[in-house]
Amino acid sequence: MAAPDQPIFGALAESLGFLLRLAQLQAFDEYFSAEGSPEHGPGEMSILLMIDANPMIRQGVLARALRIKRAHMTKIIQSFDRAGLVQTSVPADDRRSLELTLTPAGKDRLARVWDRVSLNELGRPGNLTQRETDTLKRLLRKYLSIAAPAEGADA
Amino acid sequence: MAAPDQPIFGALAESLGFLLRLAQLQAFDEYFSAEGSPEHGPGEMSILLMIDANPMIRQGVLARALRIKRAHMTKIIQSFDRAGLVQTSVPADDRRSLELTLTPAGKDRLARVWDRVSLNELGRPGNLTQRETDTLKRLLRKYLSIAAPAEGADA
DNA sequence: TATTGTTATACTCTATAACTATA
DNA sequence: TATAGTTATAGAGTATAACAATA
Repeated sequence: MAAPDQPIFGALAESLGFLLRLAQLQAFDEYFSAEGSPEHGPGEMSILLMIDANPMIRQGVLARALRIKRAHMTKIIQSFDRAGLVQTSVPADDRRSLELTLTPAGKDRLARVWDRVSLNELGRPGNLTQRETDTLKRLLRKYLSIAAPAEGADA
Repeated sequence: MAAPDQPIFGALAESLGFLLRLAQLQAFDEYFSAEGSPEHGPGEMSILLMIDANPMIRQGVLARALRIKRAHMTKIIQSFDRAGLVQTSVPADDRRSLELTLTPAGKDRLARVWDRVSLNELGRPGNLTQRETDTLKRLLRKYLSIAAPAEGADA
């Protein structure tokens, strides 16, 4: 049983968790392939996208939705705030909370980075046909209990 | 446009990369939910599983297959070696390389941890039916260019 | 009492480059 | 020259606990 250069994946190939792990790594390899070092990593990108889609979102809601720990979220939001990308406000009905909204500069930054990223990604969904890609996304949304995007929504 | 507790995912819901990212986070949440702190994280688990399925696998082949950087792989393998979980050997045909094989202790460790993990995972594939789960895994394997496991293979 | 955000700490993982020994 | 593994370093991400303000 000499080791081939293409190893056998064995139990990994039947494990949803590990398939998702490997697929995610491959996706982000392809994602940021062209660019050297992108301005924002996947975590920060997802935060900007969520604030854009949900103005005045509360920091805790955001953290739960993206499965980012509150302590980590604080540091990221503070850096966004220092960079002038987000505007924060304290809601009157709960003065412990923080509401987050993108500034015009934040929207610009997002548009610029996301445009580059989404073009990369949409260009090549691995080895899948368009139909398979759609099915894959649909099943992932169902797995995550995430609603399908609106008709005609931008990717 | 007040922020609801269930935010809108917007562009994220159409991005394969971000769906994979969120799904992976959810999968490992469910994975290691019952246990407090598992003995091995996802990265280390995947390495043990791959060595188990590919005795005498070379360290570099392993690193490429799992998309783990060589420098990081070195540290993990060294810790496995110190813990007596893997046995290393230098192949005659290329004395730069390292061949890795699980020791009996390594196999025991893997069996014990994996059994707990795979039971957790197989118990609940999110909100998907069995058929949807199978389709999802099949599409992920195709996306990754990974061969389907052998018939009747253990999960 | 519980929750929101914060601070601090530690650990894992990643990214990079330089080094060695082999090829 | 190129490759396999190593070493060292820095940074990103994560996990945890304790704390202040507020509910």
